Amino acid sequence: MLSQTAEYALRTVLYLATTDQAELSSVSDIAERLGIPRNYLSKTLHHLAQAGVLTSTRGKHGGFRLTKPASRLSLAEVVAPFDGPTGARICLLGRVACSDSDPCPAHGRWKSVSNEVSTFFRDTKVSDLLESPVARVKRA
Amino acid sequence: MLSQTAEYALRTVLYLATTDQAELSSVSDIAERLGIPRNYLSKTLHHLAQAGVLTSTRGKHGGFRLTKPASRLSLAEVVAPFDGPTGARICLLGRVACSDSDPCPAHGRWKSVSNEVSTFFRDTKVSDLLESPVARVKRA
DNA sequence: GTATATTATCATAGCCATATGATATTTACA
DNA sequence: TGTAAATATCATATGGCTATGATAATATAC
Repeated sequence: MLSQTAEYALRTVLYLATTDQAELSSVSDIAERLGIPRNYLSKTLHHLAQAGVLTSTRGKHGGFRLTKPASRLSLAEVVAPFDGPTGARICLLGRVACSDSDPCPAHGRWKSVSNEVSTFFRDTKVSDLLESPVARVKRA
Repeated sequence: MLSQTAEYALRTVLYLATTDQAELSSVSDIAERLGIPRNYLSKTLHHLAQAGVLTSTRGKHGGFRLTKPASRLSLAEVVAPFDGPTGARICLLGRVACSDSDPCPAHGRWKSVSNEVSTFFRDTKVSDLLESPVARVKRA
């Protein structure tokens, strides 16, 4: 569903949401804790910072933190810099112009499903996902 | 949402569903009509034939046709050979083991959304999408 | 049987997401 | 002032999806 990069971003944001918002976490810490390639994550977090989701501090004792509280940060904001608008707005048959007034054959039925996906990302806040622990991912 | 290849497959199947099921359509005809690269579509349709969705006939006057009527062919059957199981079964955070008994932080909320996606592909039949014409795609 | 039309297959190439490694830049602190 | 720690950036590599072109295999029709 999400690209690998967007998944890294989301997992990092979820982790940062479990720390104090003012506390800085280094890329090395996050990468080791979450099992993500360090240098690749570095670029991903830089990208998230440019998008305004994270705030970066350079130099010794630098690192990343959430720009705003997790309760006001939606999943869509975290994912959009990498995967673009998730769910809706995407024609199932790839037509550039597909709308209610000029629908593709799948438009009517697909619309309601894709709307639910985009609504999920838009309305779900990072804090909504904090009930369970953010475990280190087991991979195949 | 779908890979380019799966989208080609779906559009081809939708087109074949508008013809007589016994009639054979050649790759050249389909490719030109739908604006899809010919040789690439050839491999895609071969793959669909191996999956049992299409039946191929070689030699002069050969071509492809639907193996079963569009009313009994689900979108999932068309798309799965290329994109795998669509929607559900995919953990939003990429965990290989993510289930009700061992859930990731997003599992509870994501489950209902992804279930709707997979239900759409599983329950929607190709014939359900035949009300509108399958227009040639306009691309950017 | 020979030519023709068609699917099947092989070989190759471009692009992008993912990833790795090295270097530059900035900042804190002794 | 200099060293260390950290982000920022650059260069490169790999793999898969997409695509193109050429050749082989198959079947029809004359």
